[in-house]
Amino acid sequence: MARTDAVFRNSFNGLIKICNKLKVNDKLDPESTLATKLDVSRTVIRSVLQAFVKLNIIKISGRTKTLIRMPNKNDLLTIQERTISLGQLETDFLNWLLHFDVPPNTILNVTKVSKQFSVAPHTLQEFFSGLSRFGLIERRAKGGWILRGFTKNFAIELSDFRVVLEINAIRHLIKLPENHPIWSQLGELKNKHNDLLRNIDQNFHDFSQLDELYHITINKIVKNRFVEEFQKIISLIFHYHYQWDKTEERSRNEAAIKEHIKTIEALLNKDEILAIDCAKKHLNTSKQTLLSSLITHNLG
Amino acid sequence: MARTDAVFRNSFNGLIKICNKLKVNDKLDPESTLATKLDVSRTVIRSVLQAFVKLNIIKISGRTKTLIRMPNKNDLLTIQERTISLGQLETDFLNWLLHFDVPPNTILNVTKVSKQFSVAPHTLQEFFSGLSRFGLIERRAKGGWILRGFTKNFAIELSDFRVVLEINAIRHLIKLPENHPIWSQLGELKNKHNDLLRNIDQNFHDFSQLDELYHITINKIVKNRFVEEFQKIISLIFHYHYQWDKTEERSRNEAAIKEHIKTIEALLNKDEILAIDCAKKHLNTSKQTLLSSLITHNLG
DNA sequence: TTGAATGTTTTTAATAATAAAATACAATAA
DNA sequence: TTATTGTATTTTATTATTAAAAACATTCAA
Repeated sequence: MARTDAVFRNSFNGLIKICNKLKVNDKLDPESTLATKLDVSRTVIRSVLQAFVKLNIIKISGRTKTLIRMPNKNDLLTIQERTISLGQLETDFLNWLLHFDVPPNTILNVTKVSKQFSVAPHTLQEFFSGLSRFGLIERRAKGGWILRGFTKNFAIELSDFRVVLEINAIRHLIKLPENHPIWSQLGELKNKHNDLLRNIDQNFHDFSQLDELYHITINKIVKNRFVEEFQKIISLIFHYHYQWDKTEERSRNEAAIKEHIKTIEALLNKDEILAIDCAKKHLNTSKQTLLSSLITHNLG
Repeated sequence: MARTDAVFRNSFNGLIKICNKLKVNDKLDPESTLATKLDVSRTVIRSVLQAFVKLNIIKISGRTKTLIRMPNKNDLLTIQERTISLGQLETDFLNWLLHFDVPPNTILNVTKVSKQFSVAPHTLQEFFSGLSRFGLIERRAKGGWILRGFTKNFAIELSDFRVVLEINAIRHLIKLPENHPIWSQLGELKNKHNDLLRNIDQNFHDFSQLDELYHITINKIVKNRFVEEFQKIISLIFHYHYQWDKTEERSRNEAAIKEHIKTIEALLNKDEILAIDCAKKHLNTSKQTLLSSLITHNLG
């Protein structure tokens, strides 16, 4: 079999659902209507209808399709759920890279990796091609792919780029009018930081999540597809490392919270110079954490 | 045939070249050495050697491979040159999009487009997947790809992003030490601008090239893989449009040259505020030109 | 004996072939 | 006419296949 008949099976079960809303002797909609309803081509609908005729669920004469018996559970076709979304693949793959300390210059075997993540080889190829735009992996001359990141240079360049994007976001943010929702959001964010700071001894683990929220709040101000694409990757990598590097976690997080609060206060006071200064300081701390965690894991 | 035997054919001709450096009765290098020399696997070398035996070019006995006749031109295998590089594909494809005013939301037919650019369908798929990271094209739910850009929003977001990157480059540039080559390069660049300005009536067409040089000179200061990836796309699109939009070209170019000169002078004086101001003004002009040329071509 | 070289087998990736689905076009009946 | 169905064509997703790479085993010469 060349293509899977997943679309057929889904449509088959979909038509059963539609029939279940009817009574025996009711007439079915025309092919094109059914096709639109199930968001597939008429070709598929026609195959499904033929299958229904064979199962004596419907009777076709001319242009009238009559339901002659209610379909039941036994009529349903089984569907193997093994297609994960491209977004999920991205998360899973990056998590795998980071979690298992896959070293740089590892040759990635498309066949094996595609099995591991239960996707078709060509889906993975497509995905790899996308990632290669970020310099994380590269095509090899003799075929296949090679993992380039996370090297020290990758981390440095990623951090630097992050600074560029986030400082830009801050410049935009500070110019927003008084009635923009961002200001109340920042107030709330500040409260959350203070709350965590009060219970830092018990809850210092929660900082990872708060850090992500902090950066998202600031960066979402810039509505730009290019920026957003990068933020996805940046956020994933930094967020993962925060969870990962456990050395001096408590004191590290406490310091970071204070940096956040300073930045938020500067933003609320619309002090651009100070806000940028504070943000840069925090981003630099973050960069050092990322670098040191790479060294701890013998990467880079 | 599943895979092409292009590697075999290239290695075959490669080995002929190697043999031509020998004399009759000379011995050939071991398989593994030949494999390294031609940068292919031993498997290929072995097939080529077998082919050479059949053609009575060499004689193999045990581990000695003796040249028994000089190979000639007739022995060479023909190689069909129709593989273009991935970089070339990128340039060709974007040029096609821009040159033929391919409208947004066009459904791209992988089979047809791959023939048009004479690449394998899966190569194109891979390439499309990469481009989709920039939001230029998208995967369709029912299969295939759809062209999203160049819409007005795409152009606006691209321009805005360009500003972020270039202003960042300027901030870095201005901090460079006196002995850095950039300062003499900027001096030269300024002279080129003045030269063109003196002969603007005759040579205003040459500005397109000068504009590209100007932006490259500034942006190359930032050594960052993410920035560089974007600059490739940005440069292609803006540069193309400059060549394209012929309305008021002379006066438009003259104004742009003056903006360039002002920026360069500010940079040479290390006046950061002024340089950023001038650069922003120029980038905004550039953005407006891009937008108006989109409207002229009924895109967006 | 040892290690470089060759022989053999297994694995992997690129492409052609193929079946499913989408689309386009033609015919028909209400 | 126009909505609907029938038929043909195009296109995509996946499988099967072949070339090439890589791994492993063996042999031979120093």
